Amino acid sequence: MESQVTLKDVAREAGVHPSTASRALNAETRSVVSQDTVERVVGAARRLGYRPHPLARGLRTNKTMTVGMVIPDIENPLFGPIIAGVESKLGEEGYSLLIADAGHSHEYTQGVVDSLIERRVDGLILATAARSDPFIDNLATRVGAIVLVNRTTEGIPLPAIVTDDHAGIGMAVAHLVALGHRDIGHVAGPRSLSTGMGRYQAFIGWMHSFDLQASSDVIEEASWFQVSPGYEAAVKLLARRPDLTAIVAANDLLALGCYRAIRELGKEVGGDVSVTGYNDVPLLDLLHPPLTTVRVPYRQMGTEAASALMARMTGTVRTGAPVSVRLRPVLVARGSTAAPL
Amino acid sequence: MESQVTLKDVAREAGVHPSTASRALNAETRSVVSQDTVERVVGAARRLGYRPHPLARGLRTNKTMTVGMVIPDIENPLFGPIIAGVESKLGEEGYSLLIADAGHSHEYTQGVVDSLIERRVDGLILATAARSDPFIDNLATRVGAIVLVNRTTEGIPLPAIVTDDHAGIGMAVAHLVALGHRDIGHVAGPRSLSTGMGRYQAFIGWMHSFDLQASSDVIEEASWFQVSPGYEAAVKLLARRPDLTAIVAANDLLALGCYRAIRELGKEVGGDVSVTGYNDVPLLDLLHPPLTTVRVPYRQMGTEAASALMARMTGTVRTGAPVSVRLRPVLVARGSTAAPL
DNA sequence: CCACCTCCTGCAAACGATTGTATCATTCTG
DNA sequence: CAGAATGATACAATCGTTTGCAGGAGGTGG
Repeated sequence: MESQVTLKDVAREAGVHPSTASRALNAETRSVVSQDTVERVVGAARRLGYRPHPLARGLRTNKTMTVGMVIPDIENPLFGPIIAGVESKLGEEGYSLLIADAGHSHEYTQGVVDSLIERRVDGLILATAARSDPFIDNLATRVGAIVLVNRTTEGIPLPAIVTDDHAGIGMAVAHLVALGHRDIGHVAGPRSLSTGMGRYQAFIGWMHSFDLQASSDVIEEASWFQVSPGYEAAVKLLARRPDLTAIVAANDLLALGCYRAIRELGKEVGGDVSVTGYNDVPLLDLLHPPLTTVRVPYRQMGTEAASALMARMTGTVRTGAPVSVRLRPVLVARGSTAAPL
Repeated sequence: MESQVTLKDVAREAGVHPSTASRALNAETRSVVSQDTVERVVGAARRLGYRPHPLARGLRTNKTMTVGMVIPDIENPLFGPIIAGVESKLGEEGYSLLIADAGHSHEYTQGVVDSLIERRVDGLILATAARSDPFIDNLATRVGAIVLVNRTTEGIPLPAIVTDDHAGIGMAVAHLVALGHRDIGHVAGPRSLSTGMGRYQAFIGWMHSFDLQASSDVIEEASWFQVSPGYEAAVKLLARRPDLTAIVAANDLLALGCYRAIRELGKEVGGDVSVTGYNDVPLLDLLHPPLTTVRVPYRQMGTEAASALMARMTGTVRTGAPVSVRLRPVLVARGSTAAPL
């Protein structure tokens, strides 16, 4: 709404040519302008309240200083901290964040990403990767910088910021074993996602390393990382193996589903059947019993993703294979796990 | 990364001048171009995969087709649905959403909004309004279209999409009264926010209309809409009035604080003391007992806000006082409320 | 048959910045 | 002191659109 003050105005006020004003204002080209001209221009700019027009600049430099982020489901509490992390890091460097909610559906993701690309984002952060994701594969040729977050893909190698599922599940299993559990089940996430698959494999690996049985009948896969699928999987699992004294859920929401299933059997969570989650989303420490879970540093995940993306956008790391980061989680032991009766 | 195809390319392919191509491609100016030229241009555009450059267009038209949204705290589960609603509505109309997390602090809000304005957003959706908010007041002169969401302000009149706090609190109080409660307390939100104040006043009003006492000793104000402040307020309230059989909390998170305070006194939520919340944020139906609360149509709040904003951006409603919308909530009765013993 | 109107299209100037190149005044060098 | 080197600034093109204006072709009416 305010009167638009342009570079030309600043130049006139300082008594120089617009191009000189431009150079005086830009840090990299400032050295080519004489000391006192710089001062005059900077003074004029401040006095007039000059703000460069991002569209004009972007048009010329072919950079929008904008990055797009695609979220599978913005209502999932998981993504709040990630977004906050990304945003704070990008903000420091003058980038803005365009958020797009893919709303579960795959076709919709396509459209949403297209519109981000049309907007000429300088980079893309995807939280929607599937293990086999042809869509992402051919995306890599359409946009300069891409970073995956939370989930990764097995196609084209891309930098990915994820948690160390092997370590995280290890903590959960070791915790249960230390409490004395031996009959431990797993409610897995969809194996089409790296998180579902990774935790599934980690569970089997760790069970074996503790000399415990991890045959397929102690494992049930939920169709989706949500409460209801978790409930359904837990019902099946406990029907097949009523002797289980503990369940490792691949995710907090699945763990909530387990709560419900356990209660429906007239059993007590923590007492009869211990449950562990994964993620440590907010508020679940207020459950009864409070959920034992594996805490992932999600905010940091966001900042790391932003850093990795900027490294690629600025071309710092154009060379070599993409670096991925595996963040180390920690176990948060609460009331949903206890020694078996 | 792809070879950039410009309007000039399309024009050459179609054998016309770029300006003609532009007119043929834009819906409003299309009528001035002959039928078969339009077809030729559109065909060429499709064949080449032409996508207009948003920066070039925006520079010329002085529109970015971008709106900014400022959130007080992106980790609050409340805002997920609102954002989703805003985004889906804006997306339909070709707008993109720039999200900024104000991270509680007021100075930070200033900076965040400035950067949105520098980005030349066409409009602004603010979820951060305080009742008395000089910052917003002078913002109104700096940006064309502003809409408030969730909270409103008492300064400059601006369109605001909020819930009907009076109706919502009325439902909660009436529900408790119907169950037989007479000694009802209120854990209020900060009265510096319209939501805190509105629900506080609504509580008093409804209590009186039921001929119940609502003196200041049955009301305690929490410093912030979060669990811990809610806990602290509830502790004070119950120490002062141990005879209360029900608490109306101004918000779900405050209600969770009440849960904790009630339990610390060795009492049972729902049995000894009933509790109601406000908002119906996800997952709280899984608590024990599940929270009785007032459900607000948050997604709709987002779409309404987007519609109102577009009306102002496109100048449809430049005339007259800003229209505000009060969305009607519904009561969701669950286990945290019961007849008094 | 000429003038005029209508329809379409092309021309060129913006929008506000960045940047390669030219120009000019110095100062330095031999 | 001539000529080259240096340093500071100005000029002008460019990024990809949109849009006011001019002009040409063809048709119509007087």
